[in-house]
Amino acid sequence: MENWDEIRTAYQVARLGTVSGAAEVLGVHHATVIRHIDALEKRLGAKLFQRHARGYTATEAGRDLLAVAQTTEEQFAHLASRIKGQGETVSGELVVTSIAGVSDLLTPVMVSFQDAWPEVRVRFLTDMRVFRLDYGEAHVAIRAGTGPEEPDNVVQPLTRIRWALYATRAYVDRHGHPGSEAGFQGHRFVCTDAETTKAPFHRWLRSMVQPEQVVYAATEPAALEDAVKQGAGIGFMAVHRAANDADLIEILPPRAEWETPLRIVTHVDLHRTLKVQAFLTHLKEAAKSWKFCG
Amino acid sequence: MENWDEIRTAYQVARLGTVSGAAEVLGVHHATVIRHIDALEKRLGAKLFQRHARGYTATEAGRDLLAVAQTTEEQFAHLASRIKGQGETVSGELVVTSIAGVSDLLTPVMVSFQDAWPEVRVRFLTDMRVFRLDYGEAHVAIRAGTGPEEPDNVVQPLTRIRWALYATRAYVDRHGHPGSEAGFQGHRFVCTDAETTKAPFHRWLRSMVQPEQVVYAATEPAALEDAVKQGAGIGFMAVHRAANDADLIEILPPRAEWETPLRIVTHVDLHRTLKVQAFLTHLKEAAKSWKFCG
DNA sequence: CGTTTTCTGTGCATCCCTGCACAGCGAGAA
DNA sequence: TTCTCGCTGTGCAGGGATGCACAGAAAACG
Repeated sequence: MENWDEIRTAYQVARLGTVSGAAEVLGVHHATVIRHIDALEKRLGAKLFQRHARGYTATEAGRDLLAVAQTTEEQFAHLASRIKGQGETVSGELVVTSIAGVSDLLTPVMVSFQDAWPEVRVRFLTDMRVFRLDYGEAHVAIRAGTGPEEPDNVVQPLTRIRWALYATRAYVDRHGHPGSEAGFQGHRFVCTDAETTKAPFHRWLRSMVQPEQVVYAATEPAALEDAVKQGAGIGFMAVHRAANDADLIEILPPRAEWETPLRIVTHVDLHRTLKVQAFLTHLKEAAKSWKFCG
Repeated sequence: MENWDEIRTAYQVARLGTVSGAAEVLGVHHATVIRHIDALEKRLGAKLFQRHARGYTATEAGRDLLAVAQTTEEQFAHLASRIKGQGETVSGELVVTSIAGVSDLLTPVMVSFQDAWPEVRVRFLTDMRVFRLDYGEAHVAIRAGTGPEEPDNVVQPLTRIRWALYATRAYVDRHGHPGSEAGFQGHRFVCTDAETTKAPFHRWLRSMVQPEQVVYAATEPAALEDAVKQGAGIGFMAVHRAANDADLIEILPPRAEWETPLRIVTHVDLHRTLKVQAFLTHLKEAAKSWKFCG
């Protein structure tokens, strides 16, 4: 049963009883309707209509087709209204992906967004692998740095994460406060283990201190943060995260060149939808009130 | 939501995940598939798929379409198998129409046919108006005489109804037996009221007797038969019907020129179907055993 | 890392579907 | 009856959908 258009044509003929009437409803010439019916009957090997000069009357098979196509048209109409309307309502799933490090920033935003639009089910994905927008894995991605993006992605700047050097009060009590980078000698540092890190502050730190001064290294950012908090040494932490911990003492204040930009990335197809737009405005509005960020 | 073929195309793409795969299944070029998707999305104003070099993945709207079209395809497949199979099975309705006068001949045939094919529901229509085959009102019509038929009707001879003159035993006791048409004078006759009757025996009777000898006239054949049975006079009756009544005495034996042919008429479209063919063979077989018929 | 495969996407030529016009026919009205 | 209207049905011409070929890109594989 190929060629669904012919079924649709036959449905209108069965419903209206005349070829001309069906042609008018379908917006085609009545000759087209006749040819569709002929082709469909030939393919089925059975007559759908009794032909007479006054119109077409459906046979038993034609009435069967009428009933089936009737519900089909209703189903398609409902489908079309759902699809057309879905871009204009804020409902369904909203999939957001980001690096785990900004979870504490994003989570309140998404909770309040879900509160503002109860129809929305939020899924927040943080994983080592980068979720791909072009496979439809996420609607919105929050990415760090300035990596290259695919052409179909629309990129918007969100904010800048500010970083500073911290150590625990216990560390300072024991090893003293270096004051500035000039006093780094003899101090112990926490830094990433990856040689090819793209984080500017880690590159800066590696260039400032001797390799043997890095007494604690890890690949996972969260592990580095834990190490600083446990007093392993002096290390970089995001300002907004360090602010929550009264035990941390700022070793060096944040600098502009250490900042890492956060970008909002969406696929161009989904960027236009009202759901994504609503979340983006909500996110940007929330970002204005973020303290300790650029 | 016009153009159901595009929905079918989108359904295959959503199901298989690639344009090329859908094109192969649909038996069209993959460029056609791309154009169908583009046209459908443009008309809906929403994206159904995320495009990437490795294939198409359905969006939320695309998955919705997939579910709807899935059931649609199943429905259409079932419809096609029903329609294709219906011509090859003896089931459903069988509508037979005839004049009321042969009801006693046809009814046993239809009952035994319904017994042989329990799937069949028989509808037997006898009405003053002639049911039209080209409007699909009946599958098989039993017609009398040799009236003109429409070109799309296929006509087959069934049998010949034999007619004879009868009177009741009471009538003969009172008025005597005319012996032959030479002795008709003074006798009382039952004949049709219609001047333009096409029945040959009625025309013969009108030419043989004086108008005042027709003491009982009616338009309905059944009413004429009742009049003869009640002893109103001498009148024509079908031989097979008079044979059931022992009270009737044959006044004149049947003649060849009085016979009325019965024809089986079917519409050409329905004539080919197995259901109609089965009934026709069944009817002709039964007609062989009809007594008192030519 | 280079090669191969596979899939998408587009310009162009072709073909089939469609629209048009007219004939034919049956039905209903005057 | 005759007239008129509406619907079906078909040959012909045009246009839009289709197929083809090729480019480009990304993933898979050795």
